[in-house]
Amino acid sequence: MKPGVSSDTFPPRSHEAKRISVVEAAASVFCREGYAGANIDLIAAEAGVSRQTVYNHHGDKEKLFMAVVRDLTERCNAGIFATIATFPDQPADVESDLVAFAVRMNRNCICNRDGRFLRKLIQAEGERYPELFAEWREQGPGRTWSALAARFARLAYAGHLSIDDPDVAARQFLALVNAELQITFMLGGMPTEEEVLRSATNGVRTFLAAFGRRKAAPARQAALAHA
Amino acid sequence: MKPGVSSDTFPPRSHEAKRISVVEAAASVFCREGYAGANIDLIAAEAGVSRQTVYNHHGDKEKLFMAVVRDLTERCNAGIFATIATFPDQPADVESDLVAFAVRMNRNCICNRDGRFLRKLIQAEGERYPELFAEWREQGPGRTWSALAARFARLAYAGHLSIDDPDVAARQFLALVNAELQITFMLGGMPTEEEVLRSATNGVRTFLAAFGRRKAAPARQAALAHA
DNA sequence: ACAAATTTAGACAGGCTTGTCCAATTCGTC
DNA sequence: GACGAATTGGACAAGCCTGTCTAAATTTGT
Repeated sequence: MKPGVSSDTFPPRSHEAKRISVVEAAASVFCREGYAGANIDLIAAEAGVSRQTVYNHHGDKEKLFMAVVRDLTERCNAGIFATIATFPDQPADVESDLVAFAVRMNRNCICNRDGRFLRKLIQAEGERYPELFAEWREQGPGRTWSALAARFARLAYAGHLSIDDPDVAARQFLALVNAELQITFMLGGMPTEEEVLRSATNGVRTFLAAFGRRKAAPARQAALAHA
Repeated sequence: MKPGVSSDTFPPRSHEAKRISVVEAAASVFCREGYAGANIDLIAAEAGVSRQTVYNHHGDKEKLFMAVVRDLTERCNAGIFATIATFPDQPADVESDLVAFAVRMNRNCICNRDGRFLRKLIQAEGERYPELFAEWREQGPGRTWSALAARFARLAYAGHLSIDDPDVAARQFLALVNAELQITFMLGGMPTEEEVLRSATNGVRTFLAAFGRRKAAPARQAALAHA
């Protein structure tokens, strides 16, 4: 704002780049070591900046932690909404389209770096910062579950599913397609592509056995309905 | 061993009592504060003993942590197996019996003190102690899931369910009956009795919609089969 | 009641961490 | 090329924590 009104935004350039670098390194270290075990020197080293720069940008450890959680929440939410936008509203084949959707959701939102980090921070430090995580809860699961439920309701209304309570169905869908990944998630690991696919396939099959419309010849019906 | 061979076991009496008291206080503090943030003085105070006593019993912080995890793992496993033993092998009414079983499982094993503590420690510190948590994984989920799958297989063999892969069904059963408690678990909270019941009811209904035998008049058939 | 073991409170050194300060240096912009 | 802002490295005090040690007090078993 002060230095000059020339190129792009007010801070020169690498100022913001370093800020991001610090937040990312901090996310990694906070997750690995926990809040108390996280060491500012280590964060600075991992970000490739000096310790003083960390303090210049974020004030103190607690403010840095808050910035990390806000950043992760924002990016994860964006990813989840972007993925929900790819929900199959007019499925050619309900099963394979839902499996593909579940795999996308896992890959882009739950198993990726941001998703794993945010989950771990919430689990580990959620009780210590009630307002911060209440905010996450409202803007995250609160809104994304509603959005997903709306998509399932539409699918049911179009006759592809038979659902009583779309909110319950949405939560159960997520629970089912992740059923076989629980342990891996618990230990902070990253499931293989094959594990994700298998869990999604098994989950969607059960989901459709419970909520799918009965159909005499599935493949033919689907083909006719769409072609 | 040395002092006398008289009353019960070698350490007098409150020796062992204090040991247990320390482990329990340690579990609580490790969960609240994380491994790095846990303070031996605080653990000692919460256990009602002096700091030196903690060191006398457990050597150092890391050994104490291991003792805590071993203790929790053991008690949780015992609870889970005891609860699996109450699985309804000859259900009067499949739905209500499975709901009751799911509620028991949640109340006695997953939502209770030990269950919440163990889960949080695994999530937070699992990556730091690979062998310790590999041991938990083998003796915990590895064996309990098999045991539960065997019970579902028996239920299917007896004609109450229609299941392809009992292992998958067991995992999905657990995922479904906990589907609505995920957020609460994530934040380390304790769901109310009513929340547990509702999640279990919704989960079992979906589970039976997917795996239940079709039945024309459910109530009558169940009554006939049993009475 | 006595003797042995355990527990306690407190002090203590050593190490690590946070957060601040400052002079020297680098970087981006004009 | 020169100016100003940002960055760096290092030193620094203050605080906290672990783990050890000691002498006194308490408990336990006989």
